Amino acid sequence: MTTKTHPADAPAAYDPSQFPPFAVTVDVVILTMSEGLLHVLLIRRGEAPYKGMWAIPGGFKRPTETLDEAAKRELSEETGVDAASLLAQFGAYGDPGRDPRMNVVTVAYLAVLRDVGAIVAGTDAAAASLVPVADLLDGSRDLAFDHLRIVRDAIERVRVELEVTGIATAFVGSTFTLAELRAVYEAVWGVQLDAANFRRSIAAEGDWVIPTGLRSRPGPAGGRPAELYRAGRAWLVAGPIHRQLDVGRKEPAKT
Amino acid sequence: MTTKTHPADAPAAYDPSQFPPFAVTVDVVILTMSEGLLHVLLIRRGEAPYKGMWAIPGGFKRPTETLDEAAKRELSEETGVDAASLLAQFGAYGDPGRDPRMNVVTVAYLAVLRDVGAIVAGTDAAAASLVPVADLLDGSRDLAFDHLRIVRDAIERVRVELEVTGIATAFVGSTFTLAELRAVYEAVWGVQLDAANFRRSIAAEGDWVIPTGLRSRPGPAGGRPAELYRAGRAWLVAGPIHRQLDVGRKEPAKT
DNA sequence: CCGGTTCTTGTCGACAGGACTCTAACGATC
DNA sequence: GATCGTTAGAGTCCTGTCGACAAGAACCGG
Repeated sequence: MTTKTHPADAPAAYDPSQFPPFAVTVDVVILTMSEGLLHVLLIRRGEAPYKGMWAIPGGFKRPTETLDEAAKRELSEETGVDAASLLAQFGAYGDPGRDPRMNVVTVAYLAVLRDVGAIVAGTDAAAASLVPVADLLDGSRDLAFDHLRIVRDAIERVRVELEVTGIATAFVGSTFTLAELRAVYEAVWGVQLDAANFRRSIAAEGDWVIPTGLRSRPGPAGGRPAELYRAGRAWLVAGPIHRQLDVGRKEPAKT
Repeated sequence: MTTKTHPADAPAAYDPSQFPPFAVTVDVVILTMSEGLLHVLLIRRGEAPYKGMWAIPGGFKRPTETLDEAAKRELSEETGVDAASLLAQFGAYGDPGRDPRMNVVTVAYLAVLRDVGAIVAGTDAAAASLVPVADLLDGSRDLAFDHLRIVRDAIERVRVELEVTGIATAFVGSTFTLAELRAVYEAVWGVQLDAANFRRSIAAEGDWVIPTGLRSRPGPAGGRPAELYRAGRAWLVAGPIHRQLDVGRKEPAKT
């Protein structure tokens, strides 16, 4: 907030009343699991610019609210969900020309929902739907503004969050089997995990997941019914499961 | 960037030309090692508001530059350094009233310098100096605006970066001994590391640090001269050294 | 009852990493 | 110049973690 001057490329001083005006928006990347795949919630824009293109939900920050409150409000308005399991700021984007209308700086938030309920399109959104993130990461689709870049950054963020926090339970229901929880890691990281070792790592974590004593009903193919767990307290850092970055190479500290 | 409406607490629709105006600034937390302690660069404000209080350097973003460019420009103007070893965005702050003059959203950057050269106070800064971060973390000092909170977040960020990236070499000179590198970890994390095991972990990392074949000159107390290393490529995640979070407790996956 | 499927438990081995010891190389002092 | 204190570097032992793999348990359908 300090007004700095530079003789070469700046006016002598910025007058505080002459600051360059910006619009500030909050955009929310909403991630959820559906049919074993990681999905992102997109809306189809009903107004110019980028009318008809897909984008992530968002809106203007109001002067009387914090950034976190603005993100929470936008999430509530878009999905009807009042409390996301995770709502974390992960980046700000302010490239010149990212919005053709004006100078806009947006603050991006990541939200993880266990179940996106009734998806209702907003007044200026023509449609809303869940899209597998794989369809976005392979470069075959584009989004409005720089939203594709924002979604990419959000996915990378959730991959890291999955490794260092207990966020995985945010993707599953209130009760879940360890196979469902393992599917979250496998879907987000794109890896295969050994079920036995996964169970052992989870059990060693203590009170992250708590057995309920109940059992799930086996699937159509039969099989032994799995125990049902519920989420306990999340840990802050150093989670039990870690993604394999480069397999086959000597990895001295992959943890 | 989608204009959303909510019947309860919003006007029917935002007119794009009627967006709430904000000022957008970029603030830089500049961290460096000095005398074995982690220091942050602060300036004393020469203008209202908060005249005479200490703050972190920063300034208005210009409409023609990106946020990263704005941070780089501010860093250059403040310290004369053109390329920081690390310049990473880590958060946006937009609480109402954080600036008494107007609505201001600031994007905070973390810069790690191996040597802050000639510290020159800007035109509106009465002074500039390096302050040990311990003086800020113990709560005995306050900074202008919400800069104390920003600095706290920056320090936590660099602690994590130190664990998962090769950023430690950004704190030391172009050539360095392993004792100097170990001092970075010990200062930032506030721990003691075994010199022998530290050496073994570093050596196992491969091409992170590269021996030059030269040797350092021993300190005033004598001792065997240490080998001099230079920085190699940095790794992205899973660094060799990991901080001990809660000693004594069973920690199945601390790394 | 029997094979197929899935969940769960058990065992073995590789290896990272902490604690510790010992040797090497220097400055300072007597 | 011999000795001592100091610091750097190399080696050893040991424990805990984690992956691979095997075996048992509990359900399905036929």
